[in-house]
Amino acid sequence: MGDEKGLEAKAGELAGDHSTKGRLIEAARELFLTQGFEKTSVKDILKQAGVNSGSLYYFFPKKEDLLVAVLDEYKALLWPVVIEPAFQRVSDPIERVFEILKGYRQMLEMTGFTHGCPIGNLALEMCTRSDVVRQGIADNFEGWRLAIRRCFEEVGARLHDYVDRDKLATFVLTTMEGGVMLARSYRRIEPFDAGVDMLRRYISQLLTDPDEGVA
Amino acid sequence: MGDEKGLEAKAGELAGDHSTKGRLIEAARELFLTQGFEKTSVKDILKQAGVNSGSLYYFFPKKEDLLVAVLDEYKALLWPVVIEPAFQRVSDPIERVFEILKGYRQMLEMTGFTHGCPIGNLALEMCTRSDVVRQGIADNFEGWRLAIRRCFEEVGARLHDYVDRDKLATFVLTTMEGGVMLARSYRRIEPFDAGVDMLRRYISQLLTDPDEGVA
DNA sequence: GTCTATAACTTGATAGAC
DNA sequence: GTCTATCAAGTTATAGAC
Repeated sequence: MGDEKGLEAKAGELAGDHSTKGRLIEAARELFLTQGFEKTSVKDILKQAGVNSGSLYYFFPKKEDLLVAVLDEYKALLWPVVIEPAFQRVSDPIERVFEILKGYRQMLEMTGFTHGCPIGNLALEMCTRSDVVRQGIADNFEGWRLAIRRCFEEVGARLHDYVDRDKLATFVLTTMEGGVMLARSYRRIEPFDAGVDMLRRYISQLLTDPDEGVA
Repeated sequence: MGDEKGLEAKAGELAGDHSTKGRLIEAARELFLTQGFEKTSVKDILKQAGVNSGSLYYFFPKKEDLLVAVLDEYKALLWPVVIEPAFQRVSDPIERVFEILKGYRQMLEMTGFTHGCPIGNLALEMCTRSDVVRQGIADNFEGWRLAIRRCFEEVGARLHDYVDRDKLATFVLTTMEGGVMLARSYRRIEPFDAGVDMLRRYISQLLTDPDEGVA
């Protein structure tokens, strides 16, 4: 094991350059995650970061610029915090996919359904705002999706030839995001588990060896 | 056909009791849908409804009470606006599920990806607020999910016995919500279509007749 | 039930000294 | 780069006449 610190703690650690700018991004990241962009005031961020107004606006002329920086940080954190630890715990490519999903399940349970996917949270709130923000969100999804796609590409002939690896990766992402949304809304893990369970059954039907991967 | 007015127009029409209270709910509904709850100011709602501050606070002491009313309205509109029209166009229970999904696809395309699922929009922004709001969101999801489940129950022996109809309905909802989120973020319909396509393949594999439903 | 006026406060952002 | 002080506008919500 050795990686059971939780995504949040790890993210805070890895992101933690203790510069003013770094502290601002980290504070904004946490607050946007728990409260959303609109609900979080600049004053909240200032207080949490222990920084004064003048410094914030020196680095980030607009509140939205801070959001762009947060999205960039998430993108940079994706592999070290989400992907690599999961890949280190599990080596089978298909199980790696489910190990990543397990990470989000743990986040839901550990936070009592207050934290889901940080990007999903921002996606619906902010994707109709400026196009840089929308692009930052899409970039994050794309990074996640490509990591999953790589897993499906690595399995080679274990998946039937006709299986579109790219579309399957997209499907995993939609299942995860939809599952997180429902779990948070119901405050129950069952909707998330139902999605993952169906996904597992579906994928096991796409395998060339009919005996493999049946639960 | 005969129902090609678009969800928004129809909703406005059906919801349209022209009372002050009704106009407030309708204005709030539209603005929460396009801008979210926090971004929408009470002043915005007042202006759109053509109502004065005193009247709003006579009916809805808090802004959040208006959101609860909006969620109740969505719940009341679900069958007449979303479910019934789809059921009227298509009679096969399984195709009815995909007809409902098609409705959301149309909404995405017609609005240039600005409108997705109204409930999903509010879910991630508001589900950590008051518990009445969260419950209103969960109730809406539950209504949708049960309509889908009913379809899967009606097919009887066409689906294998071992298929858990309830979980499958949840899976359809997660696929829809995840697909809407990605489509809006990428501003492309492909992620939504990928999800629906995978769902269709999966369900066709759960059918007892192997020749049925293959694309 | 509806009107106007406004209270009480918070918002994002700036100015200018250091 | 960082500080304090502050602006102008916007926020939710209320008071009291009609």
